[in-house]
Amino acid sequence: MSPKVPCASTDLPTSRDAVTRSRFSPPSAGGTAEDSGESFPRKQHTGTGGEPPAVKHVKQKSRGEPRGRRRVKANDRERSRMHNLNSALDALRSILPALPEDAKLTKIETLRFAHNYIWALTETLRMADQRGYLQGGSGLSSPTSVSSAEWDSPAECATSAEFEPRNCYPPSHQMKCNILTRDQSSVFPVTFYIESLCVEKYKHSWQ
DNA sequence: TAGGCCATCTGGTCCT
DNA sequence: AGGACCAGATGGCCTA
Repeated sequence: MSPKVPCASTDLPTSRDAVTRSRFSPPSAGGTAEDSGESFPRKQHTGTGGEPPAVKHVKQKSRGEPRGRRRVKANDRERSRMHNLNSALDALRSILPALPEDAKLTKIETLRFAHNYIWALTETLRMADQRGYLQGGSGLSSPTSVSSAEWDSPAECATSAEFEPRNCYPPSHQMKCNILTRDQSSVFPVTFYIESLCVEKYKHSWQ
């Protein structure tokens, strides 16, 4: 396992997160919950049987911190870790092509979209190389106009013969953007396909 | 109201 | 021993 990266101050809870956290906000002072292993009052995991999950293999330690305190600290760390993960996902969302207003990709959509997007850019570079765009040292810059990318309805999309989608992603929708060469002398148009799962929920935004 | 998404808690496992 | 990571469980919120 790789060395752990210290938890940076990237705890940027989402609005939904903030709601949840306020709902589970800890008591203000002197939490006696530490003794019971609960950091703060919360709904019990009653399940269908109305009983909390069974505690399996509880190790009784004669030394060190009480179990309750350790559990509270572990919960805090886990919460922080998940917030860190969410921050990374937000950072990933921020560099993906713009979506319709107020549309936020879910976690799984973000990962799939990013996967598709990276593949599209890689494919673009490959094609550019084949056409000689990369000769002379000018190269391609990062996509500069993806923020104004156009969303095309499926009916208007014509499958590009030069840019076949990967087999595992059905060519249901396309997205177009331009990539500029570093010297800004030429524009390299890109059309790539977005997994239908990512786009489906935003259909109404651009129809 | 059902289903999707999410945050959180929790215990187990692995690693340092 | 303690922290990071993981997966399962649970309940809240939101939308079709």
